[in-house]
Amino acid sequence: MDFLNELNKSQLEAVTYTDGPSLVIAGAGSGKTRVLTYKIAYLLTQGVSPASILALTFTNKAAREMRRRIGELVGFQTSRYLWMGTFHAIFSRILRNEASLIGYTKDFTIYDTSDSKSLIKSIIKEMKLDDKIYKPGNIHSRISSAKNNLYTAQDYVKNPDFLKSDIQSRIPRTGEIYAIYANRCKQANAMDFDDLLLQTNILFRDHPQILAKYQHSFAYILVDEYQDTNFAQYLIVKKLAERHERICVVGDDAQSIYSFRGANIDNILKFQQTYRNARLFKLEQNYRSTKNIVKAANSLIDKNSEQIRKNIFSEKEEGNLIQVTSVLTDFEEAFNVANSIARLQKTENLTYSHIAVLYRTNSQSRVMEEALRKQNIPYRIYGGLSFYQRKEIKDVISYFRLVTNSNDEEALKRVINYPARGIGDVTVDKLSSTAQLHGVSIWSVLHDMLKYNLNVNAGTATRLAQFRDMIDVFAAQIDTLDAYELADSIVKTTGVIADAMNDRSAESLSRVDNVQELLKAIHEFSENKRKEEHAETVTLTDFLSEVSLLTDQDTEKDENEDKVTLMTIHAAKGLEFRCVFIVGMEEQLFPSPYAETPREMEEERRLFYVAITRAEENCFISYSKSRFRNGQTNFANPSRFLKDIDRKFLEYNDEVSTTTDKNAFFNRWDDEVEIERNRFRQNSFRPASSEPLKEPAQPRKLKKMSPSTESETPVENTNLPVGTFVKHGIFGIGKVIKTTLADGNEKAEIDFGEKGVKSLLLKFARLEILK
DNA sequence: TGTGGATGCCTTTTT
DNA sequence: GGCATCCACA
Repeated sequence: MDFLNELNKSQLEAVTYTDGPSLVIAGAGSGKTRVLTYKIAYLLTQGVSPASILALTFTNKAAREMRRRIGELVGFQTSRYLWMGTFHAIFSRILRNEASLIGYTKDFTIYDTSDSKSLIKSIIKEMKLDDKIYKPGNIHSRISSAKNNLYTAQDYVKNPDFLKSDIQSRIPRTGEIYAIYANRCKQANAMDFDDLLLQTNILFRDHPQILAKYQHSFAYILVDEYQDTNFAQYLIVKKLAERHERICVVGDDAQSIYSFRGANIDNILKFQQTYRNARLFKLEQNYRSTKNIVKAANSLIDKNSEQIRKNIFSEKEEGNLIQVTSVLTDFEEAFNVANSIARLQKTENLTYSHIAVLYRTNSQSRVMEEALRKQNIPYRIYGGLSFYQRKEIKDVISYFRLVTNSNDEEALKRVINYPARGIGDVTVDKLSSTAQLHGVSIWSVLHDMLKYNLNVNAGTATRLAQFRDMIDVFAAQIDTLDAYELADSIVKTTGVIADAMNDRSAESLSRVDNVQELLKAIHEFSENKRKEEHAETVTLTDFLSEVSLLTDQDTEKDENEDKVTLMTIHAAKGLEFRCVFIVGMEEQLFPSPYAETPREMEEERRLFYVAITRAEENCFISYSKSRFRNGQTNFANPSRFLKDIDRKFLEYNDEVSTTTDKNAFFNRWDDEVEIERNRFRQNSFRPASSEPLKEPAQPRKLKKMSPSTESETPVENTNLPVGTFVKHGIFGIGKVIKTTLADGNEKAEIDFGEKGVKSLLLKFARLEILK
């Protein structure tokens, strides 16, 4: 047990306390993973059987990494028997084992979010509701959050609160949709992501002997990132831990940033109320960052009221102050960052992979990419379309799904006419409504078209039968043929990518590549499983049961290349970089305008906390006066969160353009923007170093009016009659007193009160009309 | 049954 | 501005 020497006092205490429930509050960079892995290793060396340890994480990556590290400590022959994985992976495994008890078969499909939405959309259509009002995405998130809080469809329709809220939102029939959705999932032998947790709860609730079995078998339960658990997860863990009460949860309330996915920070805040005899361990030494960064982050998070107080400290050097830079435009911000990266990389003994650029929203990546490309700085961008979301991959996998589970309605709808085989929407609708009428799956209808009186012409019937028979041939081989061979045969026979194969365009080539990649992955999966588990045949069903729970982070390949990392702050949680740039530190962006309640605002602040604490040595923050977003230029003030950091940890840079490639930069700008730049300068609209954050009396957001292009008849006349009140970026609120036409340009005289009467060209002035 | 032009919409997303 | 989606048309 030499490895215990590597722990500090509080880590050691947390690791060796195994008699009852414990809560480990692990500050950023405090060695959380180390505590978890060592604790499990410690249990194993104490003679606890690996199969009686359940360790739950939120990502496959975290689980894999932890298993690997435990394996290094105690041997891989031991670590492989641990029940270690994501909530979803572990409980889908248990649900497959017990499927028959809850009306499923063990090869049930897992619907991903787009399957769920598409099914909901069909239901809305079938109910003859307007999908502009009943937006599938919105309905899905309501259902999802109901499930996360363990309300079944029956609970939902019975609950007057839901109905009241749905009526208020003008979608009173949401409950009905939920009920139908649940039925259809069941009929399709499919579970969505939320079902994996909901159905587990139902299983445990309705089958006490099953619960008892798992309670008995899991002598120790450990949960990582406990601050991100939702109610469904909380209850599963609580139920499972009831017998032994040997549960250890690890997390950091200050890093709870997933409430929008149902995570409930109360789970961690109130852990000690749930488990009265729980021990609390606080890991407060930060091994990652310099003193300055840690203190700055502390001073920020201190402004939150809901938290477990802790004293995070660093023993590393004082380090550099956090650099805060203000710029005029988002382009300039991006070029500044690119320049700084180039400089750091040359002078500071940093490689690109030590550097990350973090932002609040994915859309901010574009301008950043552009700047990095111009400077020839290699980067890797996270987020965006995942491998498994790509059309060609979804198509191929849908065939696999249909072969494995022919009741999978979403898969069937996706491939029944892809590639085109003369089965159109009309036919699919007939199939679907016939199936609904008889309460069976579409597949059942296909198998007995006569019995169900499917009203199609002979040609269509033949084509349907051909499709059905093709799938049946594959299905007959599902248990005997190797996953890769069957997959390969499906891809070839169905011709899913035949059109791409015949096409030489870059897009088609990449589609073919992606499918090859998928086949390769199946091959590897099958080989590995054969080797590791001495399985005789690895079937496509085996592969599918894992693949639906995989994400892009599990398929990252170029991790070792020297590139700058670009990602959202959410995606950066758990990572660390010597140097971190946080861009777009502006009101209306960060905090997100969607954060309305104090609780949501605190979550945004935690998100900023997460961003800062990613940095080991250097942290650069920037904000821009203007930003091009959603097709228009918006003006913004510095983020309120900057004021939450103690001034003494920051250094403000009053940056004017440091852009080297001025031409490239200005080419992006038309006269209009030039004028705005000058206005800013004239108005000294820059934070002086002494008073960096004095907010200018300026409206937060200004919507540009549609620019009047030459050919168009100006509409401003109708929009801007005399007497209209408008808002201007610099002058504030004013009243239109006169409109004229000069050289074909609309001009308005506007009285801005104290600021005087201004004559503005509407083409240039960004005015917001106040109603 | 496939395409194109108009329309609408935009946060974060470990599973 | 960019993307997905939808309806109108050939």
